[in-house]
Amino acid sequence: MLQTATRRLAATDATLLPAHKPPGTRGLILAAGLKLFAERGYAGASIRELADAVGVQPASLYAHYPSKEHVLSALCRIGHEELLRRVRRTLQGCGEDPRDQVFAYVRGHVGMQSAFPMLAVVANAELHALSPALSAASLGLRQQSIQLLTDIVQRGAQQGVFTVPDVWLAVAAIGAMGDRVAYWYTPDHKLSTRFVCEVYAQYALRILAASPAGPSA
Amino acid sequence: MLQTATRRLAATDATLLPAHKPPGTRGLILAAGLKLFAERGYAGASIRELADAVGVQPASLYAHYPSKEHVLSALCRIGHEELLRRVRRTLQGCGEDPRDQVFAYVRGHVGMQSAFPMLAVVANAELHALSPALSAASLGLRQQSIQLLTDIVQRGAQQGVFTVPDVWLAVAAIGAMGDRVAYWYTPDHKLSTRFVCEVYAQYALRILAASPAGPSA
DNA sequence: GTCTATATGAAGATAGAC
DNA sequence: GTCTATCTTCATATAGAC
Repeated sequence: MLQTATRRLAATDATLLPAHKPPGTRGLILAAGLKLFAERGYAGASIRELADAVGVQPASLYAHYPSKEHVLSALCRIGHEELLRRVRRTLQGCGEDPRDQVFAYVRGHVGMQSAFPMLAVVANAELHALSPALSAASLGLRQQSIQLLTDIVQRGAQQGVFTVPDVWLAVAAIGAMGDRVAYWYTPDHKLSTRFVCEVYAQYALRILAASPAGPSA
Repeated sequence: MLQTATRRLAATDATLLPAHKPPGTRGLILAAGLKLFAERGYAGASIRELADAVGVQPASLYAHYPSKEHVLSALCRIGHEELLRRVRRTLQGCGEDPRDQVFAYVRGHVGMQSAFPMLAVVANAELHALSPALSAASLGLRQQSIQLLTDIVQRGAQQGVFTVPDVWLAVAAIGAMGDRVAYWYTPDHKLSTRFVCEVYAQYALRILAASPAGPSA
């Protein structure tokens, strides 16, 4: 009853950048919570398990976070910040051609999902467990990331370089494709991060029926 | 702390066919469990809430299912059976052209996700909560569904009608795109089921860089 | 098959010493 | 900031009458 048949996701390491983690025990709590929430879900992981993983008593957690929900909230926020940061970075200096921009966006998106699979799973799949006050920041960041892509696709469609029956539907498809990567990618996967990013960026352009690149590409 | 900010999925009705449901209270338990597990996750829903939703006392549930886990197991199985049934049906009589077969498969897949969003979400996203014995049947069915698509794409690639850098990666992308539909589709969505199915089937062919159809299409 | 009542354990969170 | 100890509520599941 405790053992799970299939792992929820393939990754086993709760990867977090030093920049993501507050120093000391707070950082340890985030890392341990990330692994637990990714593997068993927010509701399926207990404060006691979290404390065990950190190596402290359950009560000690409350010196750092006022509730279990606040730990999840912090993780979701870090995940959505990392995603937005990445797509903004890959978009920087890639020019005005919507094809280049979609390519860059998907590289950033898939790069995030494969570099931080647990963070991506938790930020996306556990957000619904938060109360409105604690999910608001993450929802805002997510909306910004989606809007970035939507604007690019919209502009490309208007310019005639993309041909899609519905912009929103195409954005949903490209997003879904990238988000899923977090569930199966591991650092030792036979396909490299770079390869997956490039291939999915190409698939995105195919979905959009992107016309062959002009002089700018 | 109890209210969720964003719904986990847009659908609000726990759609199940009469053919899916055992008669009497067992059927009511499945329908109520489907809604609860879809909206709050397996671990986030309690036996008491389930009993409340059915309109019986918690103890009465155990006359029908030996445990909460068995309710989830039944739901996952129904979902994966429905998916396999649908893709098999749409594949029937669509000929040997891999392009037609991919188109049919995705119509069946997306058709399932939009017709039974809660069932699709539970069957896919909650399967990890089951012990091996109770998830085995669903895992087998899922594997069959995936293999069907994999074989089609593989054959199309060998015949030269599809051009993909990696078959598995393309299948993952097409599957992810379709699976996601269950999270946003509702019966009163401005896009019709039929439209979404057709568009995503087309996107799948685009991902595969399908060559223009020959005489058979 | 449903009920009332309850066993038994685990949940999130707090009090207060050190 | 961490501990021990505990409060209170809720969890899954069972016993046994009707």
